[in-house]
Amino acid sequence: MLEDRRLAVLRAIVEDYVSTGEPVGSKALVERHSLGVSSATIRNDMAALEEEGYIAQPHTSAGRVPTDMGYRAFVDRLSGVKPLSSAERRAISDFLAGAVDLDDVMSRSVRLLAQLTRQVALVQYPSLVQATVRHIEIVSLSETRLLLVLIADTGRVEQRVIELPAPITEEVLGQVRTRLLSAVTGERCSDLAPALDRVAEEFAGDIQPQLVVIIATLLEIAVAREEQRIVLGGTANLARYRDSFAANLEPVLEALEEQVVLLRLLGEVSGGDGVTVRIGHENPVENLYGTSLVGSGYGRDETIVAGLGVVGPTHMDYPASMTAVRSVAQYLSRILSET
Amino acid sequence: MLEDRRLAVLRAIVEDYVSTGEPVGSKALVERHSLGVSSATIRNDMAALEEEGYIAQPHTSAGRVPTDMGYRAFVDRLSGVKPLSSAERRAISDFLAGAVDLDDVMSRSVRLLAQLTRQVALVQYPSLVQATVRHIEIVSLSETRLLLVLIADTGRVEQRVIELPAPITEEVLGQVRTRLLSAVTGERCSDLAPALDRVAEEFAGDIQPQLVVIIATLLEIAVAREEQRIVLGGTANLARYRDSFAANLEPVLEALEEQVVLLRLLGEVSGGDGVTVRIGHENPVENLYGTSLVGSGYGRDETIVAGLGVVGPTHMDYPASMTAVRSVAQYLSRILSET
DNA sequence: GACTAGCACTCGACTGCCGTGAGTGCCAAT
DNA sequence: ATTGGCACTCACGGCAGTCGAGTGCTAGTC
Repeated sequence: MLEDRRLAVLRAIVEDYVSTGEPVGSKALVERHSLGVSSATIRNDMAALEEEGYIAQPHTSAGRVPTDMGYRAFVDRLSGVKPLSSAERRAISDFLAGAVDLDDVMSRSVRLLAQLTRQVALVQYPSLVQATVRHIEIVSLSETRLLLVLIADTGRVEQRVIELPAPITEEVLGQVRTRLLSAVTGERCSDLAPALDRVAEEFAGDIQPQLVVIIATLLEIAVAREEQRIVLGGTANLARYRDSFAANLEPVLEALEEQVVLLRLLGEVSGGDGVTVRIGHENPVENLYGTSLVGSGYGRDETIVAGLGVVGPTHMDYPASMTAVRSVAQYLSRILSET
Repeated sequence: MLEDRRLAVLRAIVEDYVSTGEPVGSKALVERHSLGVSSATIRNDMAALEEEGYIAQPHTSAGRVPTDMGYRAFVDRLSGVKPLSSAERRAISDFLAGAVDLDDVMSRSVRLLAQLTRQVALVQYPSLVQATVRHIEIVSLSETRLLLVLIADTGRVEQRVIELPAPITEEVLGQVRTRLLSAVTGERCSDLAPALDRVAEEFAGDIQPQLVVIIATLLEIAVAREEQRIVLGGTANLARYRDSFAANLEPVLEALEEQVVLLRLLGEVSGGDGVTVRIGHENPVENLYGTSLVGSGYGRDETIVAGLGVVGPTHMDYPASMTAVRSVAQYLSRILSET
């Protein structure tokens, strides 16, 4: 009973603070929400909530503001799932439908997510781990320069130019190409090493050095480079806020420019299947202590291959962001699985 | 004589304003620069400069601030070229030296430029117009899906998945592939149309529809998609400014997210060979009226193939940005030509 | 025991007022 | 043409006073 109301109060505080951006007081609270009790009672509840660490006052005689812990409780126990409007549903499928290739799907998704949530959106390229090799291509650019191209069944294309330690003739290259192709096609990207090693053994000592480079590079672009790319969009949404959040965007923008940081952010998120929320100090990076991440994995045929999400101020609209993220993740999974 | 001093005054005003960020008055001016005359004289000059539109006062009894026109005069007639420090030179070549492929060169360049100028950096991918086709690859993904890959001699790789109107057998596809390859290899990307048309005519009516799609797509990725990608970096530098500029970054960030806008920005810049400066309202986009662009074309073997540059507030350090942009453009050209 | 009404208290935000000083424009003198 | 000097403007910072939203506490009510 009592507990129930306190949680309701917390919820009301979060909602009001998110929408107005200003500390919320007991009186305003009873006016805007029909809580059925007087402001004095609310004050008692608020004092208790503050005691427990869910809310805080910026200064005496000001309203209360949720703490990271308050938001955490809000998302964990309180936020009902906001259903998508049909307009939004249509927007999503329309938006993603016209994509012509993987790059297009990614950039469309990011735009869509940024637009739906009005936050910064992140979308990670599907990992090659679960993917299989559809084709590899070796093109000689000059006597000692090769272009290696690896095409996965996700539609993803990885390429790399390499410098050989010694020249290789077109003829030998042709043999190598054929042999590699048959060894590798259909294999999982993550399991290329044994197959490639076998090919290496087959060929004689003469071209061994060149072959080593080729194989090492193939492994690298198949495994090491996996899931390295993350597309970013909607940065301008950070500047929408007129409060103290927008006052120093520098650390946030800095963090968002570092692919490494983004990978760490999404890496931990793409494991589970539900929507993950990381609030304020729960983030792994100091620059992002003032922001929250709402993320989700997405996949292809029931396997999670990468992550996506949005980043915004801790006082963001969690329910809305969560539904948007989940929906886009679902649509994206569907599209990938159809390919 | 008189003219000379006025210009010197203008230069001093721009320099001081850029470094302090605050309106500069006559007295501070004579103190910081050895102009050899009294502040009263400077005041007269300043009145004249204001009359002519080079400077303005934010309000009565405040110092002067350069107008867009003032900056324009500054860059056109006043700014001496700042030589690079040897440390900077080394940073540039070190930074660009380790690149493994085109993507890497691009992303390194953007980081470098952002770091050198402490502004937002833009680097456009080399255009395919002047490039020639090194190789094309057609991979069948399913009965009616093909992956087309086009590899240019710049090392750039373009790809696209297409849906065929009707199935095509591996055998026929093999013929088509061979024929297309020989028709196209070595040709200029911009001149593919006639060669491709000839191939289209050779093949009989049966597979005509499929071929049309293939050829159309090839043309598209060779020509229409040319120079469409622009990499962006150093956005966090926009938030460094603590003045009114940082107060509303939203329009700027918005503009920088639109590839179309960036293309328009760099498009006009990459024509000439020197460094181009576009100040405030000279920009083609309203959102960027508060910013300036310092850009330059860069090329490969004397031909301009794309542009790069930096975007920052109008009160930026033009000489420094200009030298940095020019140097990076030169180094980049050299690297491209070596490939 | 839970809720409420009321009261005293706190303290940031806003206002009006002044003194200060940086900066200007103009004029007479060199 | 340049300069010294002077009167004027006006943003800015500090200070006092008021206002009001918000709080905590206590005594009273159901």
